[in-house]
Amino acid sequence: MAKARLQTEVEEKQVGGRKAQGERTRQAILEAAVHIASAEGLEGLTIGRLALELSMSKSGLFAHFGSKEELQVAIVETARSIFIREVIKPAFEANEGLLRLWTLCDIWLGYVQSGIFRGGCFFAAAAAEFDSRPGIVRDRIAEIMREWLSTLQRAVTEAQKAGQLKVDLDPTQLAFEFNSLELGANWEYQLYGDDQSFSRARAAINQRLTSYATAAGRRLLKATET
Amino acid sequence: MAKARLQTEVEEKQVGGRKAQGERTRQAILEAAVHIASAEGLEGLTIGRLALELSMSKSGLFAHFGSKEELQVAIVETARSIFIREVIKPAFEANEGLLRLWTLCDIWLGYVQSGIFRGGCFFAAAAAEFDSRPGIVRDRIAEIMREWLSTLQRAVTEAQKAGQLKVDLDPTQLAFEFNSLELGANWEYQLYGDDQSFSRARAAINQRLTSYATAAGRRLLKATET
DNA sequence: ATGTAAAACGAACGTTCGTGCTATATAGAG
DNA sequence: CTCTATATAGCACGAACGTTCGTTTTACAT
Repeated sequence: MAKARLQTEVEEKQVGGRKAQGERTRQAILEAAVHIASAEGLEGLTIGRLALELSMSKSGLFAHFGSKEELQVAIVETARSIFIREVIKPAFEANEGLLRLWTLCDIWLGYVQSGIFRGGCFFAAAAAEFDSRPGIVRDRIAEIMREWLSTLQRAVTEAQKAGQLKVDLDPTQLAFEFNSLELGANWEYQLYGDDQSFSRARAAINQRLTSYATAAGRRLLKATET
Repeated sequence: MAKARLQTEVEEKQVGGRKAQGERTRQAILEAAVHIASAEGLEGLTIGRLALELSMSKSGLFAHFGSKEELQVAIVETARSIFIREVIKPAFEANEGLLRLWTLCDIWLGYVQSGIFRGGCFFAAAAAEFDSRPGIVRDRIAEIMREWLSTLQRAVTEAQKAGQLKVDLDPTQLAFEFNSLELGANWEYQLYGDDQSFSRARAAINQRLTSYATAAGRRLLKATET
């Protein structure tokens, strides 16, 4: 809704113009909220609790969002930004194809293990919480997870095009399997705190990549082992 | 608190004696609760809402459990019974070893698809909800999921002993992978409602079993294809 | 320095939550 | 049929929930 104005005010906004303070606070709220929510759930996160954590009033905080649902959507959006920054961007520095596919999985597992979100993968938790709760929050979560699956799938296709993965191989199927192994590792780690979960997932993914790789692909995988 | 008395009254209790009505009601409450909880979560399920569903008073219902936490534990226990009845027992009619391993996975996927629990696998949902919420509920959920992993793992070991699966194969690893694929299918189905999720999981498990099977094991798998 | 719009506050709203207490209804033993 | 243990209901509680409102504080453009 502020889009038209954005174009005229964009210069002053960028450097901390008149509307800057509100935006800064909003960002601080979301930063705190996303971590609490990843552990306690988007519904379990309470506005009062969040306000307490930030030493501000419930009403002052609430004013930044019209409703709790809007707050939840904003949290999801923030989590997406973090996910892109921490996983997607770094992985896209790897070369297109097999290498990027592996890097995507590898970094994903690292990002869960590192505890960037207190409750493991934010979206795994959010999806489980909202999968039977229709509404814009659920829709947005489903959309974002689709993006992730598509990214995996595209990496498979590109690896095939580059002659690194066999062509008689359904990209959707492989994306499903890798995503499952990642979610499984996340799930096991959250429940038992066992770091081996990640190495198990890595082993499974690696084994699968190797078995589906062409000769050229295998050479590539071997070259990047450290 | 009624433990001492139980020992003297146990005979009459068994056949539906004086304390029967309470037990019957309790069971009816849990039966309803487990389905609501699988969709809305153990915390999202409210005592008032549950009482309304069963056309009884909040307090009357509440009297059957000392606290909400006890109710939650009882719900988890009920879900476990259902899981045993619907998955474990049927699968244990298959012969020990490779066949049972496959049957366990196959029936598990079928049980999620059939919608026995409204929100998919009860324990997947409960584990995600409680994994960062210490307490007896979380502990019990973790324990039950351990049972399931152990069951899968034992089936692998038995298949190895029977010479149906290669011996250079970590049972824990395979159990992890199968569990992940099942959770992945459940997750995808809940989020997108796509039945293909299950066939994808089945394909992945089948492929893996075939590739790890000995000659004898492969013969066995082929014989049971329909 | 002043005016003004944005941002934060404090108090209160109506609900709903889990949880007690006390009384009534009911069912099975004698 | 009566008695008594059990099961259910009614009512109220304090706390916490999301949300609204009118006021006060803050920060920036002029």
